[in-house]
Amino acid sequence: MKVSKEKAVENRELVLDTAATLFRQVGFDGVGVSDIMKKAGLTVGGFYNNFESKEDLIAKACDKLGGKSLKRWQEHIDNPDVADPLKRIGSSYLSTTNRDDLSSTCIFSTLGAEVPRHDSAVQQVFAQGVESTIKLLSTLVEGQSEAEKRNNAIAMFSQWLGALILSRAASASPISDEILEVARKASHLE
Amino acid sequence: MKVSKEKAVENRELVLDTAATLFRQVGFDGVGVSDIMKKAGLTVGGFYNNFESKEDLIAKACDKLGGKSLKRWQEHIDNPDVADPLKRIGSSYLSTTNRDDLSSTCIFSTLGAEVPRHDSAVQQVFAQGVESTIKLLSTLVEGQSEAEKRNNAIAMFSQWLGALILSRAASASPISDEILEVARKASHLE
DNA sequence: ATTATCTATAGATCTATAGATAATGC
DNA sequence: ATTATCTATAGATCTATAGATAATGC
Repeated sequence: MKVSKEKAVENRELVLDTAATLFRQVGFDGVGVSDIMKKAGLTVGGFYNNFESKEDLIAKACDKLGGKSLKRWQEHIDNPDVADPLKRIGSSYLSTTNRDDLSSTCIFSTLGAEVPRHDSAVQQVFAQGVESTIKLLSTLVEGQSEAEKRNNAIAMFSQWLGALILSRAASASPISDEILEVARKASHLE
Repeated sequence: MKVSKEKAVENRELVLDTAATLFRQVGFDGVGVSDIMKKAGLTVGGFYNNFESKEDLIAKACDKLGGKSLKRWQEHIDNPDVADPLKRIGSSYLSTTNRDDLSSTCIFSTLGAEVPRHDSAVQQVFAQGVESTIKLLSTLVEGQSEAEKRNNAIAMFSQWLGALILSRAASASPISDEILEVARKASHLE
């Protein structure tokens, strides 16, 4: 039953990744600790040796996911084969694929609205995630000064996020596709 | 124990309004049928004579709330004392008050992200709500044609919604206020 | 010997239902 | 007599814990 220290760390990371996927699909309240552990190939019993509480898992899973998402964006920026990283990032963000597949989407789009209902550790993680996201996008947008770039990044990302959520809320109607299209055009992505 | 037909209708509406408030504060999964009924001054037992299920309540409470919100916006438009209805609506939407008080906020901002996890009746209600909101805002924004006005309304409301959610997700940081300010300026509301 | 994970379960809470109660309205 | 609402509860599910188990690592 006991596993190597190496394997134990690996299991813990797997629980974090599994939780991050499930939370995005069904919300923090939509899945139990037991189901998360089962999906990771483990059982409930081991959970509370690795995490203080479900709330602690939420904070840590979101922290890890936020870091991974930013890293993926940064890879597009650092990749010399990607001519226009902003276009690459934005058109992917505002795609119907990103709207329809919750399992790998932006954390703010599925879980951002739940943040105010959670404890300060979770709120800190999200606040840092927002700040880091804006910092990264500030390096990609146009603007005469650093301040103007930051403002443009905030304005642009707000629009992306709102469009994604609105298009999901309206997915039963043709307006859903229309919203994504308008947002892509507004950021000059197509 | 029995009440008049008039009072019964009144009770039912009170349950819808109570649910709409609680759902916005704690999410659909954050409050039980029992607590909603108690907050409305009733008990669980009577619930299932009025609603098929909790999911049915969600659809009906959101439908009623959506109608009320649009009506309030329309009243500003129809009020001759309100010189610039768009400014009035937008600056209220992007205020710190609206960010901090979930109980009376825009339904898309607190519950929009949960829509894909609910049944088709709920999805229909939200899809109609989005369409109606865009139609109303289309009458207020600038644009050379109907199509351009519609696009501008979609782009603007997406930005409002995203800014509100992002500012809530970052409420532990100074960037929270900054986001609302940037969004107000972007829509020329201050 | 230590410890990562397992099985089993306590206690709380949630949706939904059954049957009782008492006020309305024919 | 009808019926809107009440009390009580069944059955499922969720967070968290206790104690057992068996593989690691000194």
